Parts: sequence; structure tokens; C-alpha cells
Amino acid sequence: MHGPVVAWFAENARDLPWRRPEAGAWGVMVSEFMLQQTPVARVLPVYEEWMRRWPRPADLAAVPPGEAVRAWGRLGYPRRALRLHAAAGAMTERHGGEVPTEHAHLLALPGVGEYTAAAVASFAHGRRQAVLDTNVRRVFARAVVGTRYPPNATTAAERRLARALLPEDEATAARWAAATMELGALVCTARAPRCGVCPISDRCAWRLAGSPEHQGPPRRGQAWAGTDRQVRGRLMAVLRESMEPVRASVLERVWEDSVQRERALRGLLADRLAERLPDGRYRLPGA
DNA sequence: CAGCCGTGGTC
DNA sequence: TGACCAAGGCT
Repeated sequence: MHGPVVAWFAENARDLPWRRPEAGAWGVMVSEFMLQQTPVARVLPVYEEWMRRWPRPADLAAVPPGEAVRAWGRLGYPRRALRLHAAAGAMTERHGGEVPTEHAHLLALPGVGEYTAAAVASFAHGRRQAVLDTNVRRVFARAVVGTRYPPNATTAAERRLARALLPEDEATAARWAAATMELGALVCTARAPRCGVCPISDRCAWRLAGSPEHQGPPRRGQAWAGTDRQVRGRLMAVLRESMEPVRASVLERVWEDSVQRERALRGLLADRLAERLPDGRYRLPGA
């Protein structure tokens, strides 16, 4: 299936800014952090502004972490901004301000897990790495395994399969990684796959099996309303939008339940997403 | 390792 | 309309 998928990618790949040569490895890394659980459309404007302000890791490392959190805006999971800032610091100190090319070195950076390390090595440096994200896992689950969805958590079997399917040639492997991801993002989508335009629909194991529905336990969605996450989000929105430290009384207005509100605020302080000044006011860290 | 961590668009 | 979903990582 490599031929059809790579050929499809050559014709249908989106022209995304982090895929252009001028993005560099740093641009690829920034995009990968932002794209962790956040759709492309929302990332695009934030990415552009981020790269304009901080074109190299050392530029980001030179500003307080709160500036990164503020620039992160409404992308969600603001701890990613903190980790990207910390990763920039680590690269400035330990890697001469450059994005590492070795998977193991990438993996050692804060906020860089198995997927992101492989993605940066492959997309930024052209390395031969099995890149296993939710898109690729879904494509493999359908095309190879014959199920509608992959397992909830990445399994050893999936890693073996991804390595087995990875082309030997380095450049081809990198294209294959990007192509399978793009196929999952544009065609082999979670809810309504567009099998009519899929380059491998004729050999897709899931289709050949009659497109069976999902078996096993339902995929649990994450609760949101009323959770600490919602409270944290509101608190962070206030801190982000204020260029001055805010008084506690301002934060009190975002949530009725004082017990939950205080717990959420303590959580933000513990996570270093917010800090309390000696005068009792709160702000983004160092900003 | 199951649970936690934001936000907004979609069907 | 609300559940699902979007290029995960960390504990």
C-alpha cells in the first residue's frame, strides 16, 4: 500500500507552514507541540505569530515562561506552552540552541514524548522513524487490522506493525510517515471516513470485512462541565488577558464554589502556570 | 496505567 | 444538542 499512499500524498498534501523549508527544525517542533490535541485550523495563526516573535529556541528561552503561556492563547492545555519554553531552554543550554536530531535526545526534552520525538526526527531531520500518532494508528487499524478504531492506548503490537511497515530507505520512510498521517487526517477520519477518495480502499481490511462497527468498550469521552479543568481554564483566561497582576477578588468571580475554585488555583500554582506575588495578587509566571 | 490536563468546532 | 473529536504527555 506504500505506493498509492505516497502518490496520494504527493498530490494532496496540505501546504502547511511547518512543512515549508523555512520552518526549520524549530518550526516543526513548535508545530508538533501546538498540534498535540489541537486542530490545525486553530494552530495556524498562533504558530505564525510564535515563529515571528521567537524564530529560534534561544529567543523563546530568553523570555519569562508566562510570555509563552500568554502567546499560547486559547490553544488549550497551557502546560504545553510551559514545556515548550522549558524545552527551548534545554536546547539552548545543552544543544547549542539547535533542535537535536537523535530520537533519544529529543525524548529527553520536556513535553516531548514518543510521538513528538519521532515526528521531529522524521519531519524535521528526515530520519527513519516510525511515527505513531492517532491518525496513523487509525489508518493501520482499518487498512491492516480490519477494525474501525485502534486500541485506546498504543500497544506493542501497533509499534511492531509500524516498524514493520516502515520503508527501508530513509527518505522514503520520512515521506511514508507524513503520508500516512495526512491520509488519516484528511481521508481516513474518525467519524466519517471518505473511503470514496481513499487510495487504498480496494485493499483496506476494514472495508473488505464489511466496515464492521466498533467492538468492545465504548471510547470514554472526557468530562468537562463542572470539572477542575473548566475552572482552571477560566482562571487562566483571566490571567492571560490581564497585562497587570490580578487581585484575588477578580479571580473569585470566575467560579461560585470557593472550595473547587481554591483547589483549581492551588493546582495552577503547583503546576507553575500561575504565581502569587508578595502583595497577594496573581499573574502568569514571570510575566 | 487510568486519569488528568483546555478549547472550540462538528454532526 | 450534547457527545465526540483534534499531529499527546505525564504521573
